[in-house]
Amino acid sequence: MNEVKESFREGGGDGDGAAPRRRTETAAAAPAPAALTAKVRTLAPSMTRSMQRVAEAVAADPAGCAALTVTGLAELTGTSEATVVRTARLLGYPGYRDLRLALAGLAAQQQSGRSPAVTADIAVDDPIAEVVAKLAHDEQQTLADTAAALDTVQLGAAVTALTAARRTDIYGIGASGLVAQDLAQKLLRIGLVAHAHHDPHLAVTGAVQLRAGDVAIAITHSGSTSDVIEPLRVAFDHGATTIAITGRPDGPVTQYADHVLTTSTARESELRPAAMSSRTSQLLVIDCLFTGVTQRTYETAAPALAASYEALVHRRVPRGLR
Amino acid sequence: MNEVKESFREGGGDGDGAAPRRRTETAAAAPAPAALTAKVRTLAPSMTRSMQRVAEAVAADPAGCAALTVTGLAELTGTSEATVVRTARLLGYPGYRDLRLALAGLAAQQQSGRSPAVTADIAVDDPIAEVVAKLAHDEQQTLADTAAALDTVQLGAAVTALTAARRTDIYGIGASGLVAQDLAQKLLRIGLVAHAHHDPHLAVTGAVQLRAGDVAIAITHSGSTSDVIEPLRVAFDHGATTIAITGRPDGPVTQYADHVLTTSTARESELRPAAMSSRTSQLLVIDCLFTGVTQRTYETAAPALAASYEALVHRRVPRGLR
DNA sequence: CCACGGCCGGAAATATTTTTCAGAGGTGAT
DNA sequence: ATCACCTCTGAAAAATATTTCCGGCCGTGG
Repeated sequence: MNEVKESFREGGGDGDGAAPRRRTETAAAAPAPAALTAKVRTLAPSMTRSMQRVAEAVAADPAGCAALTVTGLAELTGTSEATVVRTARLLGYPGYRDLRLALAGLAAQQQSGRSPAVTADIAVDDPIAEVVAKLAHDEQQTLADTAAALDTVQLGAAVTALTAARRTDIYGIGASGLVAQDLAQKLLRIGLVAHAHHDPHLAVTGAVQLRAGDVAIAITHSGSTSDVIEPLRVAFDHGATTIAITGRPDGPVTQYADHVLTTSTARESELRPAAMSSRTSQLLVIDCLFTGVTQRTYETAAPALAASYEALVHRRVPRGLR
Repeated sequence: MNEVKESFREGGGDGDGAAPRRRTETAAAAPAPAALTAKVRTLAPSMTRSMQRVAEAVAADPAGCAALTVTGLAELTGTSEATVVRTARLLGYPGYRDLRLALAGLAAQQQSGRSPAVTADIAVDDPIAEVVAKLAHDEQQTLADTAAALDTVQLGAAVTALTAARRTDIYGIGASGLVAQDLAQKLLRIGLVAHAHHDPHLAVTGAVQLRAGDVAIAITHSGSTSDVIEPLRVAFDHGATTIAITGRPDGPVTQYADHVLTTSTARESELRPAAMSSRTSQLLVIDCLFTGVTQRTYETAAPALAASYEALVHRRVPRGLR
């Protein structure tokens, strides 16, 4: 963490011997960029006409001026380079170069300042850039909500059950089905026996095979998807440890769940179907499950992860090709 | 110079003699300052050792580097001025001068909006609550990075292509396969003809059927998954509009892509495989694609979405039961 | 009317950035 | 193992940008 403010001069280049003359090192008044506009006003009366023109231009459009070289700014204001440099000095910078840097900073701050629209709903005529910002913002919000609402005790219990399981069956349909597969893929990678069912009938026949110590996980946003509830019920009846990942902790699915992990429900709209944020939420939960299991079984999980990575590298196109 | 990809090999099949196809180049993608750190991570793998050192220094201490001249930064990183300039170019700036300006802006932003959330890596002995917090934070970061680095021009072009497509094929393997399926599911819901292939052979045979106006999308984090590149190449050669969603904009896959959408690459560790954050990033990108298409085809998409929602309600357990 | 003093811009001097170029080091093929 | 080739790298030249210097201009006061 070396955030130490360096002096402006870097002193590179000029040999050690000569050092003909060096500007005064003391940063007279290294002004915070934000204060620049005020400083211009304060100092304006003490400026000559030409310098005022320069200062005015700088205060009016920091971003624009930051893109200009001394020559450019001199031309723009109808003055000379020398005047521009003098103005920069008067404003407290060692030279124009440093003024320009400060200007860039100011511009960036102003830029970041105005983006209050991201909380609004996505409209049909939003420009594409705004859609990106809003979607990202919403998903971030969903993540924060989910993390805050997640019951770590339930999560810990679920991790424990998974770690000890002889075998794990996962049920999910539609969008939740992809989450189920993702979890299964991950668990397989660390050497656990996991399987995500997408066929409800086969899921039930698989559930019949489960017994005490095994784990069944149902993933359903609505909490009432019968195709998912049914296999979980069967697993429950056969003595398996059952886990429900759902947005409705009061839904039917929790009836057959030993542990319930709640996903958060963000607002939705026509342009933002529920599937979008529920998926984000569900994925965070399964990532937590996965990471928890990996921690507990680190001795075996780490080599397994490394091995699966290794195996995949060979499926890639050789590097040279381009 | 501009690293423009050379003209591509014409398809062996039906040499149509058309003008060589060119990927939409968003050439000097002047990146928003905030995206810089993410961009460094994304591009790091394609950098040479010396350039990596420079990029690392820049990402680690933007404020400090902004105070350095090209010579100073070269000395600091133990490289040469030429390398520094090359790095600046790779990061999307015309030269070091502009990188420095962006750095100053970034520093100013960091200064104002202080980010005290220490993002330590996940440790084996972290309590479960901390795992949840760190995972959520990391994914939020990934979303922010992705959104900041996403090229809206490419995105817009991709949306346009999708909107007009007679049919859309999507290729993805492993974790990316799930993302592919998610996109396909979504597009189907708004009435588009989309299909996510998981069998590479079938994907190729499907790609042969594509023609001008159709769209093929390849999703691969590494950018060099041959099982995914191959069908995209075939689609490309048959005249389909091709889109690559990848974390390596310099990877082989982009050779055959008309539009490239870059996903961000978060740092990874043993407890946090790359698959985790790349998936988050990919999902945001496809959500943006989907939302963009929905906007453009609102007249037909909205009723379709409502209808699919309706249809699913009947798959649920009756409310009374519990 | 002339001398004075500060402001101003042109141009030289200096610093910085960019480009060029050739050697170093590595890679893959034979 | 050797060789050809290709990329990376830094030194130095070339191009730009910045700073300094200097002398002219203009208003003011003697």
